[in-house]
Amino acid sequence: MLHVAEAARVSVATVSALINGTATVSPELSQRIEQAIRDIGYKRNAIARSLKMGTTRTIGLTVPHITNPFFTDVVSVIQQAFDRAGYAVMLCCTDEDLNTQDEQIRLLLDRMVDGLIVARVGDGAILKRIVDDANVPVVLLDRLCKGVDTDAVVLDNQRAVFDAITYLINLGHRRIGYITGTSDISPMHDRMTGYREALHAAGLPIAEELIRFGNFHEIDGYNATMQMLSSHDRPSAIFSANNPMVIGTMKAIRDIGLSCPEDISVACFDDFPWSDVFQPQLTTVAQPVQAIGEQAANLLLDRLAGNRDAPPRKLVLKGRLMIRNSCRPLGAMAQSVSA
Amino acid sequence: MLHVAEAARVSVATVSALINGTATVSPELSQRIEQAIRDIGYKRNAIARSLKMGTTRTIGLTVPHITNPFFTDVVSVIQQAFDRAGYAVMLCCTDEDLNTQDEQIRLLLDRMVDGLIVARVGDGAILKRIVDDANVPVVLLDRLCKGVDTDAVVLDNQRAVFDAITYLINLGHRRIGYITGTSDISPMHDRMTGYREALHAAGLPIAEELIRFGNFHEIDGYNATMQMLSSHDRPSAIFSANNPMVIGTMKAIRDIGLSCPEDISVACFDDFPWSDVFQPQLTTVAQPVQAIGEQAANLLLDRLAGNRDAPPRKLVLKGRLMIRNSCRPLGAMAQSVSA
DNA sequence: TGACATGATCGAAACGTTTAGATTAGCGTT
DNA sequence: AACGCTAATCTAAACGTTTCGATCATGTCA
Repeated sequence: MLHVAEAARVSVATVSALINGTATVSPELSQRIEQAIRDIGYKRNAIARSLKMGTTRTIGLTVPHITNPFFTDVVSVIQQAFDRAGYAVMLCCTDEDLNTQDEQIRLLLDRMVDGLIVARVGDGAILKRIVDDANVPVVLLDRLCKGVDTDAVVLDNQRAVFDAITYLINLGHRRIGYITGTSDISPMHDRMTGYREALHAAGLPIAEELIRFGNFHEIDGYNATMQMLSSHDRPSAIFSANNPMVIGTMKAIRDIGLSCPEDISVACFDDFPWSDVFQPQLTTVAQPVQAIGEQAANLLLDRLAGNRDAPPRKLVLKGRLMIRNSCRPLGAMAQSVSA
Repeated sequence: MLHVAEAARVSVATVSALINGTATVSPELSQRIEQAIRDIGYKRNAIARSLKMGTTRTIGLTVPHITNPFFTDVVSVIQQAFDRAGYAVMLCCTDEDLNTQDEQIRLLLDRMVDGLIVARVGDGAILKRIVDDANVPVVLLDRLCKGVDTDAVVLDNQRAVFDAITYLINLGHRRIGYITGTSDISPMHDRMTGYREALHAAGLPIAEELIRFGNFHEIDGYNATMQMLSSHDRPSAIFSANNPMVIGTMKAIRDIGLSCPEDISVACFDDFPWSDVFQPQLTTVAQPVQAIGEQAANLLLDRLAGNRDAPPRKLVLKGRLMIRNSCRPLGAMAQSVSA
């Protein structure tokens, strides 16, 4: 900018005024300055600007796994929204590790991001402390977090799973296996509640041996399914509360020599683009990924636009049960299948 | 930092020296400073540091679509690699739009990223100019770019498709449909060459009506497939040079009342996690996503570590044909199927 | 004792912006 | 002619670091 100013024989203040339109500058000088900018190929240094302005027009986004199709889609939507608004987004993946995420958030805050969208991988104690003294707006994505009282957009997980399990029950299923991630994050907790309530509402007993915990990965779904299927009294249906794990479930079913839906019905959380072209077409709970991403972006953009001290807003969206052909009615066959 | 210095009754220079270990500071002062840092909760401002140092420890990554499973995986790997190295990554998605990408690259350079990884969506003219005068190391990902002579990691696309098409030919297929993205980007061009060469090597004619161009999206694959399948002399196999488009292909096959592989064989580029659990299990060309991501990251990290004027390095990796059950042998049935 | 090397600490400039406040010129009023 | 007002421009401080060179105390050696 100094060089531009010299070349145009004006002060840097005038150059700045012209570039930002913060003051009127005469047509004559404007022209000289613009010419100089072109000649020199000047680009404003956003870092220097950030230092002075205290804002970077950059936000941080941290999610557990970008390869989970739910997060893939949501990240994509969020990225586009902020792109449109002239913000850059720094992306971090956490691999469900709490310390990693804390570290990443610190890194992002060091870099002075203007805001943060976080799908929290664990409890909120440290998160709360970190963001409290950084004084940066945060919106929680997908997962609520005890003690962190900020904007959030989540799904009505309990209801979504309640509906899915009720659907299975109505098909005649009585023993329904349930595979979930560790329940210390809110969606897993709520989904589990939905499962229990659905059984309860139908007057069915809850068989604890049909509830298996994994760590969100395919292999965990595989192992859990293997265990359930090799028991003497196996379930007639399995619901996977997490998308990557359902792949493991399908592989286990295949490896054990059964087939879906003939021998066992399967449904899971999170839809994916392939779900209705291959067989079996999985019955899933689809999240409104577009809306989730947009709402999260909007909440944060609103804070960034200056609306700092509105009370925290919590958006709860509805899931949608996509009924396909991976679950079959049991009827009179119930006895033989679950035997 | 000023506050820390005051609280510890030392100069800012000393604080800086201690934090960065750039000079020895006495145990006594060290302790006072560390105490002050803790008391105040001081965090170094990375923006100010970047301004002074001329480096941000941030890189820019721009890809066409994060929802394309190939890019999903590669982005994930790259993100992890830079995370380990203490770099942040700014992610941009381009939606295959050239102007958008140019704009994003400018945005990234304004923010003084230390390096750039780009999966270029179009020709390189502007890219070359942009990076030339920014003097920032660039590595091209997945796609080469005429005139941009930098580090790159790509697949041997021609060979990969050659092998896949040859496989189909060996199964007895003679009329093989080919669906591709616009051929002005290098992988699409090379894959097409592989297709033509495979037919040529087998002494088969190239039927131009069996080659269809789309814009990388599911709908394009759908339309292209619809057209091919409703012709009087339809192909017995279809190869999709792009993953999202193959979904469209499968939907078209379903909608038109055919089934795969009984009525028509299908293979495509890019593997995905679901490919071997659902039916049909798609035969695909798998890219070594892990290696691609790691190599790209390593190339850039090497430049960032100071190895600036080594000549451009171009890494060409091999694809792997994953043979499953979506392509069936034709043998004596060839006539009736292609009729 | 004086000269000198060594080690610890500090002062101040620099990175490239923005912006408050000062300065100047031009103009219309009285 | 003197005055004030407005619009255009400039000067200089500030943002929070890093780092060069200066300063100063201490110990070593002749």
